[in-house]
Amino acid sequence: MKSNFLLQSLKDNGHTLTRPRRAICDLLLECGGHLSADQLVEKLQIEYPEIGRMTVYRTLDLLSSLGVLRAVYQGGGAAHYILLEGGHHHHLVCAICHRVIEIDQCLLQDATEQISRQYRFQILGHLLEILGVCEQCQAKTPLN
Amino acid sequence: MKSNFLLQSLKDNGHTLTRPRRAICDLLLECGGHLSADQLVEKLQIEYPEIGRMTVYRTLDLLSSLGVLRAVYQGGGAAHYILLEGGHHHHLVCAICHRVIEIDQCLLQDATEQISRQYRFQILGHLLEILGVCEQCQAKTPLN
DNA sequence: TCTTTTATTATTACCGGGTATCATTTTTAG
DNA sequence: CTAAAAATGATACCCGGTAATAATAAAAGA
Ligand SMILES: [Mn+2]
Ligand SMILES: [Mn+2]
Ligand SMILES: [Zn+2]
Ligand SMILES: [Zn+2]
Repeated sequence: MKSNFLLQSLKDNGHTLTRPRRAICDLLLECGGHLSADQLVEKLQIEYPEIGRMTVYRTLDLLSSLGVLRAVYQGGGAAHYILLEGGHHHHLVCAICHRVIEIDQCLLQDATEQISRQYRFQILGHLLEILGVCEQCQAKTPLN
Repeated sequence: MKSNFLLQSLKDNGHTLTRPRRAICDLLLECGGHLSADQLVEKLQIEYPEIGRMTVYRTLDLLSSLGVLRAVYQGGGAAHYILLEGGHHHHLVCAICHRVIEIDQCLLQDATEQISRQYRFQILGHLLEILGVCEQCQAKTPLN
C-alpha cells in the first residue's frame, strides 16, 4: 500500500482519520486533483453513499488550511482543488481549449530562495500557473 | 498623462472606450489590482453613480479574456482581480495575516523558456503565488 | 446629414457554489 | 463506563456571479 500525503498531514496535525476523510483523501490522490467539490461528492456516492456534501467541503477546507491542498479559480463555475505535495504545484493552462497540463518538476528553487532572502519571507510553498497555447491548439490555429 | 495598458488592450482589440470602461480601467490601475468586483462597484459609486454592477462584471470578464487581468480565488468570499501587465504577475501571500506582497521583478525567464521548449507550449504569461510567513508574522511567532 | 445597424449598458430576476446552524453520531479523555 | 470533545449529515440560507431583456449609445452606410 502506498502512503497518502494528505492523510499523513491530517495525522501529523492531530486530526482524526475518519472513514469519510480517508475516502476523500484517497479519491483526491487517485484522481490527481483538479476536481471540484461537487465532482468529488458525486464520485464518492458510488462507494460511500452516506458521506454528505458538507463533510466534503469541510475536509477540503481543512486540508487547504494545512497547506497540502488549494482551491483554484478556473473562471466560471466551481473552484478546482489541486494537490500541493511538497508545498508546491505547477501546471500549464491552454487559453484556447482550457486543457491543463501538469508539470511535476520544479524549476523555481533558485528564484524562490532569492525572493526569500530579498523579502525576508519564510516560504512554505508556491503555485505556478503558466498560460498559453498547447501543442494541439497551435496546430489548429497557424501562427501567421 | 500616463497610459493605461488595460485601456490600451481594449483599444488594440477593437473595443469601444466608453465612459464606464475608462472609469473601471483607471480605478483598477490606480488601486494596483487586488480588488473584488463589488469593491470596484462601491468605489465607482462615488464618482460614477450611474455605472451598474453588471457592467463592472462584464468589463472585468472582457479584460480577463484579453489576458491583461485575472481573477484569483483567495479562499472564501469573492474573487480578487489582479493586473497582468506584460502577461505575468507575482506575489507573496502570508499564510498567517493574509497580507499580499507584490513582486515587480520576474525571475522566471529561464524556467518558462525551458518549459516552453520541453512541452512545446506557446507561453503567453504566468501567475506565481508564493505562500509563506511574512517578516512581521515571523517576529510574532518565533521559529522555535 | 439622416437612417440603419451594431455594440454597450442598466435593470431585474434568477442560479448555484458555498456556508451557517444544529441535532446526532462518533471519537477521545479521564 | 462516563463525560467531554470532535466530527458528521440534513436543512435552510446567503451572496457572488449570470442570463435575459429592453433601453441607450456608438458606429456604419446611404
Ligand atoms: Mn495542476
Ligand atoms: Mn498581486
Ligand atoms: Zn489547447
Ligand atoms: Zn503575515
